Amino acid sequence: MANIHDVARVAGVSISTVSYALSGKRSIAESTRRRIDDAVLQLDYRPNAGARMLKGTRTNILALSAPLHAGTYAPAHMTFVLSIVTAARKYDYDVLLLTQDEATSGLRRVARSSLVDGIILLDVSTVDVRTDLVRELGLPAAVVGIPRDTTGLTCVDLDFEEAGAMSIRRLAGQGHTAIGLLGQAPLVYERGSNFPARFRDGFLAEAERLGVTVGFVPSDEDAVGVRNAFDALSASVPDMTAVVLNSNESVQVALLELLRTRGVSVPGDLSLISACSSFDTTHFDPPLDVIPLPADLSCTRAIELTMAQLAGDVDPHVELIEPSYVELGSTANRT
Amino acid sequence: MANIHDVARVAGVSISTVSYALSGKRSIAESTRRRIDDAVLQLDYRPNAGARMLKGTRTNILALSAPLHAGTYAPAHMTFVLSIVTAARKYDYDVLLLTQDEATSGLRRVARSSLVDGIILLDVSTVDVRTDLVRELGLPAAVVGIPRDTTGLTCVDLDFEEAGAMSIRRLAGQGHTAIGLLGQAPLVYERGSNFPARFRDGFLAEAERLGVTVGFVPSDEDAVGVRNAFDALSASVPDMTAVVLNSNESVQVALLELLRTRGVSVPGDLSLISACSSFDTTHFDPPLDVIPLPADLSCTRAIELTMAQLAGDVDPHVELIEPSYVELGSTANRT
DNA sequence: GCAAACTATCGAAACGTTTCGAAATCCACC
DNA sequence: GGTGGATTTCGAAACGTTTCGATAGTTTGC
Repeated sequence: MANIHDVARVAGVSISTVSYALSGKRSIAESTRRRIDDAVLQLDYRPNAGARMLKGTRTNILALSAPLHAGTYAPAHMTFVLSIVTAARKYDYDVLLLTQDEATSGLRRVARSSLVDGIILLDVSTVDVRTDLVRELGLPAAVVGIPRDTTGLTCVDLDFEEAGAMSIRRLAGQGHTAIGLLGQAPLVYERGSNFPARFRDGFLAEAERLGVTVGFVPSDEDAVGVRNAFDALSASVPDMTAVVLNSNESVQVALLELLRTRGVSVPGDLSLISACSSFDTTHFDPPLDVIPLPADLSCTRAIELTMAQLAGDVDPHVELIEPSYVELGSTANRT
Repeated sequence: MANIHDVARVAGVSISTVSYALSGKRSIAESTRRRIDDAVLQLDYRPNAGARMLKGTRTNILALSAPLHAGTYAPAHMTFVLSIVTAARKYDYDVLLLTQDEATSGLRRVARSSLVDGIILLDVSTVDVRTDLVRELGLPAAVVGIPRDTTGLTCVDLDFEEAGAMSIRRLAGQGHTAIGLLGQAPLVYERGSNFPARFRDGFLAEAERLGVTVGFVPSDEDAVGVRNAFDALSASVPDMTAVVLNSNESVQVALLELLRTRGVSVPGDLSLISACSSFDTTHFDPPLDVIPLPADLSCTRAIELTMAQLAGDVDPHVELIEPSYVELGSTANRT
């Protein structure tokens, strides 16, 4: 494989000139630069990554810690991973994927061996060993999600509490006074995954503030689980006229199917909001109003913040992304 | 960060002794080794990855090209990615994730800069530019999936044709003579994703051989699509008594739901086989007989073959993994 | 008791960059 | 024509390993 010496020889200059021409850190005569560019092209030269990592202070690699817990919704998870990789590439960074057991131990390994310049943590739970590790390692890092203790951490996430409140405000504004919240699988809440809890808390707090009657029931993914959850919800909220769905795609599909068989019309009999969903609700029948979970925004911001830390001009802090509301006709004024 | 010089100083030996003690490539006195181990522990020393890559011939990093096409079933995809990472770690390899546009261009970039020792290609289609790139780059590589032209390539995959044949044999052996195949989304076949086609071909060929009447219909994922597909299948196969499902989880769930509403009992009225499924069918109602798609087997083997190529003792070839049949009571003898 | 054969350790080169400081070249100006 | 200041280029050190060849020190064989 061609190295910088080859390029220098072909271009008839010294290696330092080649290096400066490629990095642009010193001015190079136009004619020289052209000869170097030609040589690079001709030899299909690409700087050796190892040498670069060794000498330079940057490896241009980020570690992505992405464990896949039981109960994690794979498509959403995948979307986040993809968004991270895509965002990182914008800064010429590659992503080293650490999963499962390696999500923690691998973090220490790659950090201590100076393989990576920074760390991205996905799917953090309320209390997460990885956050301690990040603090200990002292590398630039961004956490997608908000753990309980955020000291010294840079965190980004959708403002789930605000999203919960937003869904209540929307429905209350339409005159609904009995609103249900169909949540994730019970397992998800037990595990300490924090965003469903944050959503629920925002939902309940705003309901209390506005004096709206609400109920909350977690739901399993299969059709039976959804039916049971919905019936439990109906029972706990008398005369329920609206339901907020903070659950994954299959639950929402199953619920729509259930309502259809029962002849419940949306939004005629029941108003529905799909909250914090990473999937497309426009092709549902009917399409559901949605407060999107913008994986790309969170991930782009996480990468930006990591890059800013690398440049040294940002202090640890928490950034919440403002939720938005997309109207698709699945809610109606209470008549 | 501590380097090998620090370890040498603390242990009171030269750096080459430290290196040999750690690599085990030359014998080291027991007492010296102990002192070195102590120093390593005390300093929490880990060899600098860049220096290692530069000097050694190995980077201990693999590139994983995992594009996510429209229509790709995310959970299955995720399972493969996870399996690759897990298998790679067994050989002390880390995985660099290349997705989307970078799945191809990034491959060249990381290979030419000697960032990776080898390449894993996921989700290859019948004709895939990435296979040409792999041939060009000449790095050790393994392809999960079987492209049309396999010359010079090392490929691993489930024997989908045999799986198709196996499903026919099972049902024919139970006396079924009119069997339907409910396939993936039409898009998947059009894109040239090859495993669904291979399954279908094996299915059709064996049916022909055994003189069984069959029909094939692709199916969209939503409830309506599944209903339409099933009805089309029923229409094209008169007196159909068995259906093979080579589709993703939501289609299978939707079909079971459909059959339930229609009062069709499984396997009483209709025998069902879930073919090449990466998900768990035991919690379905009823549980479905399954020919599993063993992501871990394919991926483990892909990694093994890449490692063998690194060691220089294997020639490019295709390996098909024998399918297995798991009986869970969703098929019955035709009465 | 001495050469031969090990064993344990060391020194130094090499891997391919980046970057600092200095040298060389050029131009303008007095 | 010499001085000063830019501009462009070069040489060499450094990054942290691995590994080759060499050197002590220790056995072994006769």
